[in-house]
Parts: sequence; structure tokens; C-alpha cells
Amino acid sequence: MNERSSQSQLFFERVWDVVRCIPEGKVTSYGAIARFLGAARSARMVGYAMNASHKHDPSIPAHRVVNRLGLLSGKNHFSNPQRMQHLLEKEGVLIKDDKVQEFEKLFWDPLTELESF
DNA sequence: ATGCTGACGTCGC
DNA sequence: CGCGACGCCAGCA
Repeated sequence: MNERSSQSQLFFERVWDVVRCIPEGKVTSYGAIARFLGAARSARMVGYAMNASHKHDPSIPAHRVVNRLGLLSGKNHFSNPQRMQHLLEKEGVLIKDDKVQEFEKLFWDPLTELESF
């Protein structure tokens, strides 16, 4: 494993740490996490980290991460596409047409909530 | 081996 | 102000 890929691995782990901090019933976005980690243009990698999260640690609440519009863009990557919505609804988050209702109200921004890392 | 594809978001024109 | 291009780079075909 070269240095660059170990950096990426580190990035993944930081993403997972942040995701683990998301409280129940709250959601955040890929971009917010990316910005929080100082990599504003790596939102895509955050999504990729979510994909990898399943096999790394299934307990990571990947369902609490949606895109910046509040859409459940990653639901197809769960064992069952309905799984993501179901998990959120179980936490009291209402979903309609794959979109989080009252998204702004439920939005959990690591920049404000964690303030620094 | 090598090339393409994405759980996105920002920047440029 | 709308649309297109690019950055990011691990996994898979």
C-alpha cells in the first residue's frame, strides 16, 4: 500500500468518525462532511466512503447521510432500497418521494455542531 | 492489466 | 441565471 492510498484510507476513516457522530433523527450531507474535512471538492469520495462503510463497519449510520437536496441518493446501495427510508422513518425522519421532509430543520452540520476537529 | 464508473458538489462560461 | 465540465480516486468488469 503506497502513501497516497493510505491517505485515502485515512480520509475514509475520518468520514466514518463524523458519520458516527450524527445523532439519531438527524441527517447531514456528503458535501457538508467533505467541507468539514477540508476537502470541499471531495463530496464524491464521501459517498464512496459510505459504500465502503458497509464492509468496514456495518454499524455506521450511512442512512443519515443524504445529498444536499435531502434526497436519498444512496438508497440503491442498501441491501434493500427501502431499507434506508425505513431506518430513517424509524428514527422519526419523514420521507416523501425519496426526499427528507423538513430537511433544513433536521440538518446536522458538522461545521456548526462539532465546530472543530 | 487497464479503463470506466460513480451514495456529489463546485466552479466556469 | 441555466447548463456543462471537472475534481476526487477506490472498486469492479
